[in-house]
Amino acid sequence: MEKNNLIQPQVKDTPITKGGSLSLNGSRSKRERDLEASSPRLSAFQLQSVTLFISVFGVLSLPRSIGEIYGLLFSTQEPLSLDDVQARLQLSRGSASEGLRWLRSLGAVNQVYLPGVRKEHFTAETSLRKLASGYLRDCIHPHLENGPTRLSLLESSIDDASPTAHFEKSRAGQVAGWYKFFGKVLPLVKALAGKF
Amino acid sequence: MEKNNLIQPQVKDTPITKGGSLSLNGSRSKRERDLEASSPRLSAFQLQSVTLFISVFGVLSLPRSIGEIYGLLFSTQEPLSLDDVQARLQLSRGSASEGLRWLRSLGAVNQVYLPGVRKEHFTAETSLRKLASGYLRDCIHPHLENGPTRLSLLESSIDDASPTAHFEKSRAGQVAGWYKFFGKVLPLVKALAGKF
DNA sequence: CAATTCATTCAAAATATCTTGAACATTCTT
DNA sequence: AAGAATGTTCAAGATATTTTGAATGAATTG
Repeated sequence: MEKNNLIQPQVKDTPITKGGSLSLNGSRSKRERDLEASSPRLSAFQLQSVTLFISVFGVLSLPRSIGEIYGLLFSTQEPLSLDDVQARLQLSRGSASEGLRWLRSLGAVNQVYLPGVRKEHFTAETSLRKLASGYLRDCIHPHLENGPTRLSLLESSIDDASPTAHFEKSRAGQVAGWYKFFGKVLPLVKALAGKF
Repeated sequence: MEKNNLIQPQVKDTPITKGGSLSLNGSRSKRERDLEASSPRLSAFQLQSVTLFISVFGVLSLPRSIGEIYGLLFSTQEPLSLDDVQARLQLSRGSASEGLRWLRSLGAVNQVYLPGVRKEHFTAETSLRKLASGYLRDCIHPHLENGPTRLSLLESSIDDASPTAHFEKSRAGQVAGWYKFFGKVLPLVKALAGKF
């Protein structure tokens, strides 16, 4: 989450060149496998792209490595293999593999088959519609699906005899409305994303 | 973030009674100051509410304590003091104070002045419009404001002489479009939230 | 089918984040 | 102004998440 050590939860996004902390307290610590160090491996454009996506994915509290991988693929025209990704970002094999797998299953990277090449190669998916719907499908909908269950647990915990029953029912109704809201808005957002 | 140990990032939300892990890997570990233990302090309704909001706030990767506090206030009719919150949820003073402060500055809890009472008391804000706009204001907009800067850094890292310049410019254009999208959609979401 | 190449897994190590509680600050009360 | 009540801060400790890399498995080649 985003931090602030002031009264307002005003976010300090990174000073604009490093991945920002998402923590509630403003402690400025962070992994330090330096992006700069990969300068020779990465073009200026790739470096900026990686930096940008570390930050973007960071807003969703996704791991830095995932932002790095997407940023690299986004800024690279030719498809890259797992080894390419690992070497250019100086990631461990495991991180590269898991990050790539996560992005793939979300639909954020595409697998490209190159004739006569054994290794799998990947490119970034850039359709906002696909990115958004993958994220919603994998990360948001599963929670919404639990909604009805949770709601009924909430409702059935109300004791009609209690003096607070009326209040509690109104709160349960509020929660029901919120779920409805999300049920309507998310598809709308998805549809709008299709126009970009 | 949400995890999956399968090919699909299919989320395991909590088995419907505990706060869910947000981690990329499915390890089922978690803090264990048990909600059950606060049963005598919390009504069934409050318990369900706290559970619900731990999960909801968890989607946004917010700390458990924040979900607990909001859930308690949401399910309690009368205003509660810092001490009330701390005692009923068995939180440390620090957590209760910081969590409450965060919620307050977001606009998710309201301060209530009770005549003749010294301690500050709080109730939950339940207007979706206010909740959404507070979250957007404090957690999302700060990132979007960095957009133009990041975008221009990205653009100025393109070497016009390079053979990849054309590709890179098109990618930069894409990013610009995404920022526009969010600039349009977020206000729309906020407006729609007003109807709930 | 042995050797090679490539990808995945997962337990341990490294990091990051959250919580705690005691010290400090502030505001009230008398 | 001293004392009491309330609220905040922050460094250290507790937890949780991410990364690493060596072991494993699966596919391909010669």
